[in-house]
Formats: sequence, C-alpha cells, structure tokens
Amino acid sequence: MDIDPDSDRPVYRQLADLLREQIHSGQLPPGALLPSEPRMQQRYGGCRDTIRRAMAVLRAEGLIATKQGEGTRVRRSAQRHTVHLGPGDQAIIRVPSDLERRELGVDEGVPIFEVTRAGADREMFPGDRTTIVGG
Amino acid sequence: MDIDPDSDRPVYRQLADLLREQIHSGQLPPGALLPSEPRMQQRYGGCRDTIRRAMAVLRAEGLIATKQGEGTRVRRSAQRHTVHLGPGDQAIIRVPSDLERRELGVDEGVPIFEVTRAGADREMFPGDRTTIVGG
DNA sequence: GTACATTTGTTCGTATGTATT
DNA sequence: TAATACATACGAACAAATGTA
Repeated sequence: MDIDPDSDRPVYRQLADLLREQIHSGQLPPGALLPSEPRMQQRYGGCRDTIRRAMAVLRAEGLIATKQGEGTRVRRSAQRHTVHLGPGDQAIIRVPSDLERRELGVDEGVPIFEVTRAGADREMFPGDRTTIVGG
Repeated sequence: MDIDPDSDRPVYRQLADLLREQIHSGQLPPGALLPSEPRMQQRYGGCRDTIRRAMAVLRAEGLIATKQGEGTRVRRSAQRHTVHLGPGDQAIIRVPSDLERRELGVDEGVPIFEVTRAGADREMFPGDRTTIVGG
C-alpha cells in the first residue's frame, strides 16, 4: 500500500490514489488538514513538484481545497439543490473557468449546473439563466 | 491583448485567458490543433512549465484535450442527454476520479451526472445507479 | 503591532521517458 | 529511423498569505 517509484503508474498518481483512499475511507475526514508539502516529501518521498501534482489531481476531482499560507483540507461534500424544469427548458453541466470560479466563490473541481428557461411562466424571462453551484 | 510578465496576474493564467478567449471567439474552433509547447514558448515567452500550466487550466475546464505524441486540440462541446426523474430519485453532479475517467472513457474537465433511483417503477431496481457523461 | 516561522504560489532550469507522425 | 510532442521527475529560488509568539 506504499509508493513504488519503479511502478508503471506515475508516482504522483500513486500518491493521489493513496490519499483518495484515505479520504473515502474516512481516515481523512471532511475538514481535516492534510500534511504540508514538506511533510509529504518526508513521508512519501519524491520532490515537491510530484507532491503538488498529486494535490492538483485531488483538487481537480473536488476532494480537497487548498489555501495559501494555511494548507490543504478535505472538502465537505457538496450540498444538494433542487431545480424545477419546464417544457423546453435546457440545462447543461459544465466546469466553470477560473474567472467564474472567483465570481461564484466556488473551489476547483466544483461543476456548475446552468439552466436556460424556455417559457416565461415562472419568475424569469425566456433566455434568462440560472446557475446552481454546490458548496 | 498580450502577456505582461510584470502583471499581478500570473503569466500562466494570462495565457490561459488569452487562449480561452480564442476558443470562445471561434478563432480556435473545435478540433483545431493548438501550437506545440515549444511554439508557445517562442510566441508568448515563458518557460515550458508556464506553458503547461496554462494548458492544465484549460484541460481542467474541459476546453481542450491533450494526447501524447499528437498535440492538444480544442474539444467539441459536450453532447446533451435527457434523464427522466421520478419522485424520490436523487441526482448529483460531480467530477470523476481519474480511474473513473479511464473506465468511462471521458476527458479531463467532464463532469458526470449520477442518478440514484428511488422506485422500481422503471427498468432499474431501487438503489441502482446510472451515470451520464457528455462526450 | 511586529517579527518570525510555516505553507502554498509562481517561475525558472534540466534531464529522461514514451507516444505519434 | 528520425523528428516532433507531450509526460514525468528532480532541483532551486523568490513571492505571497497565514498563523503565532
């Protein structure tokens, strides 16, 4: 269950797998602070670039969130939202750009659900858009 | 409209912004091959790491897809799918792990829409799951 | 409030391996 | 075979944000 530098699977992916397993098993619960990058290097080996690659994988999957000067924590699961759709309404799921992420105040790895209304029988005008995000 | 190394905004984000704009404007249409990393360095400056960071941003946003030995292309927009939900059915949107990505055959930046059925009044058993992906 | 240590962010350089053309 | 292009990995340096004594 350790990291094998001679494996076909890249070291940074092995480390991401290992940490993902710890998150899913509850060994690293939501809100928990992950070890800092230097501690990861001591514990698992590899250079800083490799450690940061593994973090980037988990961040992109929405499992962790990183803050400069503080550290990296396990994210709390996204909340659920309910959206009512009518005939002709359209909805697409996509990943926001990082500019949108800043404006919406969401972390990396959080998909958004964008609804375009077809009829004016609700509180919106036709063509208006609603964007739903999960914290 | 060029890149300013002295700006507060990191160079790799500026480059990502610039390329994202070219993609959204149609200057880089779906399927188009982006310049190689060395050409990007000649054209925009910066080291290879900086170029690759910008690419990683756009890949995570689902705008481009990269293949080793071939290059990086603008992705075609994701297809639309329709899912019928009944009372009690639950649906969550999330980003797959890279293991799931390989199994489902989807690129980076593609969110999945996972439906959990509550009733057995359709073709599925209660608790069964359907995963919808957009190409 | 200041000073300092800690932690992540960004950028550069170099080298080697693997896949495609 | 050779050239091209991306993937992985290591090392180094400085900047920026945070937390603490």
